[in-house]
Amino acid sequence: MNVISKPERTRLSAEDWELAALRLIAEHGVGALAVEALARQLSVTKGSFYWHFRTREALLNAALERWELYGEREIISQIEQIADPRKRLPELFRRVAHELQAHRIYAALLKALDHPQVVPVMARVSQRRMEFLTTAYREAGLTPPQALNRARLTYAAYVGFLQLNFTLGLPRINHEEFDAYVEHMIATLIPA
Amino acid sequence: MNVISKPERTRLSAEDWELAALRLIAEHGVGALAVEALARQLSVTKGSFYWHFRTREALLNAALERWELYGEREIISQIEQIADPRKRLPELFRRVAHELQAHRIYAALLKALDHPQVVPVMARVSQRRMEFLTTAYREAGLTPPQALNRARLTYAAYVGFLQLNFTLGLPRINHEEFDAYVEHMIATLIPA
DNA sequence: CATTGACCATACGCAAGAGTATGGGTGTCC
DNA sequence: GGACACCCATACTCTTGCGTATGGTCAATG
Repeated sequence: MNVISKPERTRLSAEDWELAALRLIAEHGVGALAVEALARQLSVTKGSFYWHFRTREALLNAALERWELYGEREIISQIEQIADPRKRLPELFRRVAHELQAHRIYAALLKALDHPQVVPVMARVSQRRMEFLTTAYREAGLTPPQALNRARLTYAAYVGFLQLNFTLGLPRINHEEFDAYVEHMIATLIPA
Repeated sequence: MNVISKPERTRLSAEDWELAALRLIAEHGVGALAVEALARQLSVTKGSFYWHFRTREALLNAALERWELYGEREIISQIEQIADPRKRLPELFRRVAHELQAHRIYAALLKALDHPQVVPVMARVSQRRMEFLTTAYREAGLTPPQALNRARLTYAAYVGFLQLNFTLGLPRINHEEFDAYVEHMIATLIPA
């Protein structure tokens, strides 16, 4: 809802537009992604935009591609370095639980699944994450079919939680209550 | 995508518009709810619409209200008649699992959560369903805090599953696989 | 210091969709 | 059998937002 952080009146790049688009999506949803509105936020006009991108659709695709490439590696690589496979899943749950800022955009994209451009991106990301979960559950001792179903259940719970708590404002859960919920998830979803 | 079933050229009521709106939402999402498009489906013109409703927003609210009132009683009342509390939850899971047609519109509304009008409706519905789940888990033997968290987890898993399988077309799960998944859910979410 | 290319402003065109104005038809009820 | 309420068609207006056309500015480069 503000101008760019650095008021140095420098020229813009395509990357600037993509980052601004992602920020706007996170705050107001994909539907609010309008080029004139974005231009106002960046203190320029449409003339600038249509130099960098051929169309509004192209910006959306570029922004989504950037998000898909960017938002993957962080946590997963950290988790893979944990030696004991049985300690990975609880640690994954606890870390993911406190990445609230990173979830804003994921939640925004979830409630934008009626825009055909975001569907394939979300499908790929979700697919990769579920495969990661599946192998983690196998390494934790479940049989292959059990691991697959448990991964489905876990990831569905994750997605649903985002929907119910971010977008829907269900009785806002507080901090201690949230931690207790995470521990409850760990206790019921992760095999001892 | 077709004309109305009965070609009897009878006059329309507000209810006809609301039902048509719900059907259109289930198929193409809330974003596709346009009055001229709806009018074409009903083989009339806007003139008819603006006699029954003051605005497009009014139609959406009316349709949502109708859905909220209509879609509640069916399953819940059936489940409440099961004597043994411990048998209610598995039965609930299995019945809900096979109500695919009824879930289409719920999934459509889930991916329309960026429209401010649907948020309060979905919040109320979700709240009621979670309360129902919570008491069911208490009756099944969980302590109050455990029951609440388990209800959160269960409902989140439900919502997330809809997102991942309806909207996202993740590797389409087939029939037997789906039944196995439901049994897996029952085994891990419902206390023995 | 003139030219070129990157970047942006201004002023349009144009299509979609919401809402309005107005009149025509059709039934019902006294 | 005329009056009135109900239901719908036609023909507009107005707004929003995408995209285009065209020209201006500034920095680097030779």
